[in-house]
Amino acid sequence: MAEKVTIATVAAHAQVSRQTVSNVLNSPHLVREETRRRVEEAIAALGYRINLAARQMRTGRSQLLAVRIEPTRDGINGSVLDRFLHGLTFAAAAAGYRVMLYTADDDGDEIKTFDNLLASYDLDGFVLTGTDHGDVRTFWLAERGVQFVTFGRPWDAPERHSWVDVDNADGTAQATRRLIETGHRRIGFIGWPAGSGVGDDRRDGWQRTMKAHELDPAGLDRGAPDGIAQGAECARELLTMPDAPTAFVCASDSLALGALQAAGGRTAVIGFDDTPVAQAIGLTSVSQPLPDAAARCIDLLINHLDGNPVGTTQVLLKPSLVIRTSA
Amino acid sequence: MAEKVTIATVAAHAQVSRQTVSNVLNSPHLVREETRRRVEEAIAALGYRINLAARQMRTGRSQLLAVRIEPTRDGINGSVLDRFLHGLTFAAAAAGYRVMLYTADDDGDEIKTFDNLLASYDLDGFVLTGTDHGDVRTFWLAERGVQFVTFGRPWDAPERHSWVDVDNADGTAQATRRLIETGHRRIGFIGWPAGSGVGDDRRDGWQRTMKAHELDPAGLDRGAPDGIAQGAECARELLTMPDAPTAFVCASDSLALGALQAAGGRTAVIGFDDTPVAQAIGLTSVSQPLPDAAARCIDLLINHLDGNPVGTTQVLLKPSLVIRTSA
DNA sequence: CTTTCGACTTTGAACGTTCAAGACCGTGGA
DNA sequence: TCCACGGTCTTGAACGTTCAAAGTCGAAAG
Repeated sequence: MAEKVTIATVAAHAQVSRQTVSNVLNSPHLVREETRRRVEEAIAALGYRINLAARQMRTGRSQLLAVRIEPTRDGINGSVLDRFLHGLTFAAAAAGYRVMLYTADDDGDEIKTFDNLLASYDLDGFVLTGTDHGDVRTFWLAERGVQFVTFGRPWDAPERHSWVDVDNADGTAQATRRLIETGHRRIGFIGWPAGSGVGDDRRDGWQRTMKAHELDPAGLDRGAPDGIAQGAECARELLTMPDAPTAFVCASDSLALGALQAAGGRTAVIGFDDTPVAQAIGLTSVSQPLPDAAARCIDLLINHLDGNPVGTTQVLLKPSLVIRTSA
Repeated sequence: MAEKVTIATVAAHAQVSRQTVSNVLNSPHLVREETRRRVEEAIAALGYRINLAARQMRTGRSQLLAVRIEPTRDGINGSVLDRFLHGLTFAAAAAGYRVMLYTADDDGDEIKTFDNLLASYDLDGFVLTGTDHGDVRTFWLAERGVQFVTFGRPWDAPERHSWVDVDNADGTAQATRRLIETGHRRIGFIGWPAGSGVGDDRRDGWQRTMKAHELDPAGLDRGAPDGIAQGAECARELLTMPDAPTAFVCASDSLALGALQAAGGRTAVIGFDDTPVAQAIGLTSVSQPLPDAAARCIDLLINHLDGNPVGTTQVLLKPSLVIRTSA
């Protein structure tokens, strides 16, 4: 193993001082053209790579971002995070940052982890997922001046911080339109109980589209916790109505799968999230642009880190409908 | 924001020198009981947390491990990595390490990334997944004295490095036994083309178990690339044989799902990996103990890092059969 | 000719930690 | 009495980088 190549090695080789090498790396405009080339040749010849620990000690910046990895809560939806993570890592690397993972049991625990990570690793920023009403984590971070971006908007105050989100309502609207176009008139919605931002948004998209086509949504929706059994139960309930729906828009692939089983193929069903399960069983589903969302998160975060301190930015992405055999 | 608390702040507060504080943290046995307590109180009172960048600069160790996150190649199997990652992060945190992600297009690209990560972040070690015959990555790392552990064994030379793996043959053996116990005698195997370590191992388990029960496996297996359509095709082929199988053991949930569709419910099917899809459709499947595997990977790696330089260690874990409605 | 200026470059110090070496002190053996 | 020794603690230097300040040089201005 060759001995370590530091900035001093490069400086000696290029016959300049340490600081000049540093300037070539960080403020090239301060260095004369010819000197710069000489230094760059030395860097290449020696295979010099900057030591980030040393830089971090001086500057306090680590080039490290952190994301929480959650224990796949519901198997069926877990792969969403997976794809998002890959996108984040990829986009971060392109911008010279790396992604570090952490786990946490709940929001309180997560805040303790923030504290540790910031103190010990000097993390530059966080990407939060799964934000909820009045998320304590965002307040904690904002109070301390730590940069962060959320994937998912803060439902109470949209401009409180920067975020990237997918337009859930547009997703269910697309699904509903698709069903209307293929001839359905009685279209049911199976979602989560009212109160969750995402869930309400998905219901809204269905409701508004129905009304826009002068179809009455009244009585055609049900809410239950996420799950296949719950989806089946809701579908059965709706199917026994006098004027039963001929199609369902669902807030998740789990619910959709349940509905599909309960309806026994007689009913059109559209799910949400385009999970592997949907791909496997031919379920038409709303697909979130995860790689794109991840890239935008990194964009916003790095923009903040690079000292663009004024204001926050919001990005709302359109999902797309992946049409398969179920609708 | 309070001013920074360093080792010097603590030292002043506890009326000792910097080095004594450092010793309390790293070599407590060198410090007198009473002094130690005083320092510990100061640490708690001031909320001191060590600055890892500074430590890293002196010691060259970063407390950072890296894992590659792959673009979910086949949606249906992607969640395996997801669960493994969560286990790794959790186990690493418990040992005072953090997990960093990176992406790579292929093995060559991955080696370039190794080089960068090592030079810039001083990474302590790697966890590699998806090893293949004659994996160039492991040679590159070993040559440079970089510590690593693989999840998946090196099929050519088992003791070349430390690894953790799941006993694939045992998994298909369990599946085959289950089918024999429930009365099946003609049991087919649908796997991948010969040549991949994992695939051959899974076929072996089926074959040996058949022979052990004096059942003839000849002609009852098919190989195809992973996929639902391929699974269906293989199943159809086998089902049109004169003395057709009444049950299938499959090398993946994708193949199993295809087989299930082709057989139309008349045939028992067991998959492999216990993916969300299996959970969703009631497919009996072989489940890998991922959190456990992750924890063992971290164990081995940290053991190496802590300077246990002699020899390598191999860990082979037993999978378990998750019984659902398909068999 | 001297001064001023700007472009470029160098020097010393600092970031927070640990290593290596040495200082201090009380005990016990010669 | 003297010295060696082990236990405990302190001091100076070093890791590789960047900041802040100062130095050098040639050209333009007075």
